[in-house]
Amino acid sequence: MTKIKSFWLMKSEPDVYSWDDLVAEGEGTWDGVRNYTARNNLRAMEPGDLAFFYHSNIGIEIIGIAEITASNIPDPTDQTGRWSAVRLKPLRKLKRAVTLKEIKVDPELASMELLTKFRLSVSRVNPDEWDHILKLAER
DNA sequence: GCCAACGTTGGC
DNA sequence: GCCAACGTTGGC
Repeated sequence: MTKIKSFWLMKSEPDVYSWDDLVAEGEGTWDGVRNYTARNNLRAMEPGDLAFFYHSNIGIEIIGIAEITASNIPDPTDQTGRWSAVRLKPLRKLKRAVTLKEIKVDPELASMELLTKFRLSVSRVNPDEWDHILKLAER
């Protein structure tokens, strides 16, 4: 049985934890999520899933692609047992970062959760949106 | 279980 | 630094 891969978008403030920090670490733990919708997305992730790494606040753009290496692990920063984390490793940087501005004006991407649920730190990306953004990054 | 107050996220 | 959106908390 072939597993169907899912696609995600994960936001990080680069002055707290940037793409370069993830690259420097080699593999990182995505923890500290305290929002149920975002947590449910973390729990739905499977090893091998791919995620856009997005820089919020500074940059405001998709910078690279990470691969989920472990999912549904306990959040090491949480004492209550309610929250989950995942592990991920950097796969590659986009040839060209794709900005929120570009995403906003692109009709193909109008229904992205990044736009419709803009405060959500971990959102789903559907395969069409994923491919479209990869194309934008090649321009 | 409703809803007002409050806190947080994140773009600008 | 402001503020809109919206999730969470807590009184009733």
